[in-house]
Amino acid sequence: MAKGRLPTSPHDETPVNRAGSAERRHSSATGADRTSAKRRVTIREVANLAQVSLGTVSNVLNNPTVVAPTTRKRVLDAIDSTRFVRNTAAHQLRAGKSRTIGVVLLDIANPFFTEIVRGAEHVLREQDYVLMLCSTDESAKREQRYFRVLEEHRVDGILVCPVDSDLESAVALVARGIPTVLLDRDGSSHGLCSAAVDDIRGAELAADHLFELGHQAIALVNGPATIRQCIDRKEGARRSVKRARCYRSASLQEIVVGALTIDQGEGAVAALLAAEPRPSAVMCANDLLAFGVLRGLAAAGVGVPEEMAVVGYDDVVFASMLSPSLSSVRQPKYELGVAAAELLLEEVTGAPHEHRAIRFEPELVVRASSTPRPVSAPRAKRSRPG
Amino acid sequence: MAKGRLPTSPHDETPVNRAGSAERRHSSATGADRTSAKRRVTIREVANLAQVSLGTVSNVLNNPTVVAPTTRKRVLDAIDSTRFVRNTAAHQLRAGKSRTIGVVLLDIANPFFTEIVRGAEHVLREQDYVLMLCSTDESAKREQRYFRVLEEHRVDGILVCPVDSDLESAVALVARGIPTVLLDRDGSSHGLCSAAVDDIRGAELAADHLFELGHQAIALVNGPATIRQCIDRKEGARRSVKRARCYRSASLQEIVVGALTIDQGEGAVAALLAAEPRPSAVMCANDLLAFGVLRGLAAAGVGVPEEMAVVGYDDVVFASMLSPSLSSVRQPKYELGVAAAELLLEEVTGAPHEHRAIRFEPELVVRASSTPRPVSAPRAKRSRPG
DNA sequence: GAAAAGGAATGAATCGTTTCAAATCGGGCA
DNA sequence: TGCCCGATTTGAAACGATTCATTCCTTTTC
Repeated sequence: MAKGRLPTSPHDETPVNRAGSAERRHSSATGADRTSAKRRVTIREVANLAQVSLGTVSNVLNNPTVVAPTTRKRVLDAIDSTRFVRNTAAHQLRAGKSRTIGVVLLDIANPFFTEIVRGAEHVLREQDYVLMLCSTDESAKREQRYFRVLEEHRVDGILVCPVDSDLESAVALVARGIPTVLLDRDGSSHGLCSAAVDDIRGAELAADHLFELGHQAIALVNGPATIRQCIDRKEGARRSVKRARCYRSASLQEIVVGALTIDQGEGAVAALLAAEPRPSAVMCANDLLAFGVLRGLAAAGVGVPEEMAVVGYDDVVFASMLSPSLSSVRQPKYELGVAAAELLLEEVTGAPHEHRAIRFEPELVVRASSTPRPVSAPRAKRSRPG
Repeated sequence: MAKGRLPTSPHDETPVNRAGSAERRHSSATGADRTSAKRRVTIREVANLAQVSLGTVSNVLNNPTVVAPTTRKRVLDAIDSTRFVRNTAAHQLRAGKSRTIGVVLLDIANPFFTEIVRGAEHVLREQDYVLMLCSTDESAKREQRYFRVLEEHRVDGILVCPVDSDLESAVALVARGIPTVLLDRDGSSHGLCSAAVDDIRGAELAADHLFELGHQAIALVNGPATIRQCIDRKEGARRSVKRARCYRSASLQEIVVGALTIDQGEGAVAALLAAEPRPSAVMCANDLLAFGVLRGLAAAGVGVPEEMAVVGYDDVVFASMLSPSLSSVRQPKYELGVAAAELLLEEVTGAPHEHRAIRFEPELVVRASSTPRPVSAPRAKRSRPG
């Protein structure tokens, strides 16, 4: 193995374990057995064996009803005994459909997207579509490259959570004739299909919650402003602050990091603690950032939630198991994937179809990271009723 | 959206949020714009525009050096101005390569596999390969179905973490001429390429650790015995017990669950607490199970690690952030994906190549879930002295 | 008993590339 | 001048399916 060019994970969670790798060569043959892999069985051989024409075999495969039962049986037997497996490339070339869907998302390591993929896969699998997975790591260049490759493969459609805040790239796809549905992004402004959650509302829920707890200076650890979700979530927080100001002093400080990852969240803690006025609560643009913030706060010896309340976003499955358990804005992830895939299928199969923007509502889940502990009320600001 | 047939997630973490979904129809056109999607540009149109033959265009694309610079420029300009995008299906049909790799794994929602995918994607992306992602949810039937689909697509190769303990399915793939590399499974016994970690050793590390802490009755929450990793990890635990028995009384009880998920782990707690003699420590076949066990123990009011020590397996990134933080056997996940992908590439490109089994060493990471309190207490900084 | 009808099966054209033997073109050399 | 040669370019034959206008049989109908 070419250790020299071993790529390192952008997620530095997993230390490299080079020392421990061993390697064993087998005695068995080399590339020889690949050469010996006899050419694949074609429809023609099946036709010969079954004593019918090419067209008939094709009909058995695609229009079984038009071929006589006895002939059909003969062909099916021939297919079995030759172990024929249809060549999708040839099919696609003539028939125009590839039974392939591209899924382009920001980070497959984020459990939020993982759940979306599960939902989409569930729907698509049943129609024998296969997913081409593309993780952009928030790089526009990589996204562009993947779009290109997917177009070369003539995918039947694309599910995409775009990197850039404008929707140009997605609109361009549609313009080039590729059915496209936005994931976790609203597309109604550009006439695109989409399955999304109201991010402004979600951030409002989070910020309102913090203000209701009595916090006055809150911080938002946010991702790059190129990502729409980050813009919207900031907007939601801003609206909440504006409302809160009617009743009390309220401020919002934004700390922008380079990516929506655990490490970046941890790195934001220094800035968070140095901010003036020092915030007593922080909301994060997603759960991974919040995980990092929690870790960083723990390392700095800052008590959560006593000294700093924390709220995340996404409510990924692990949020409830952290120490302390993380309050978060829940999004219906699996359903998002399902809805997007169904929308795309409609468009792909040419079903009567209007472009639609499906929108889910977020929901705040309050847990320990933003709940004053009953036993130890550190400060005299018990704003919570009861 | 056809809510009626909304599939439900096998992972029940995410409650359905049906009430909150809204839908907006756009005014823009329907399928019409798909019809209007003018036929794709072909190599022929490029040839016409550039005043050369088909073969020359093809050469510009595949053997740029054999065509004269001036001609090449003319063709490239024509490609630009027509926005030509090569059709992979046609390429594949003639040239035999699809630049596509199938990745078949047990559960894409498991961060362990996610990291592997990241590693594999990193390597393959650079060669312009695209991944076809297939998550089997430990179902042999689904695995079989996916293999079939991947073969129809004529993927250049497959990375697979097989469902069944025997390697028949993988061997069958190779027999059918599809280069295959095992993920997280040793293949040397069957002459298959593989990138794996020594699971027996890993489980020994975990069990040894527990016995060294003084535990005598330990439990293993294990997945189905159809999965090789589960078999091996049990074997490792068994060996450890045998050794421990030389010095003290030591016992191992196995609790088998249906799948390697959080929910199944939580469900195993009842059996765990009812076992006779009641174990004082439990090791789990993977971290997701351990997460569930931790949750179940917390719900049952059993203190970890005082009343029950817990050790997981995989050391997924979230393990260190749980409450309490989870001891686990670390596997080099990202590197596993990288190694497997590189191995597969060798085979696919026909590089001089012997089948090889790359083996990494596991490493025990001890954290709070298996550490007697006194050790961790002094380090914890407290906001409230007391 | 002949014609019409209709169900089955055929096979050539086609999809968009790659491949490769053959044609073409300019010189260089004897 | 004529021939040969290497560098370019050409064009037709694959690749493995699908499509569809035809042909071939049976039946049915009158």
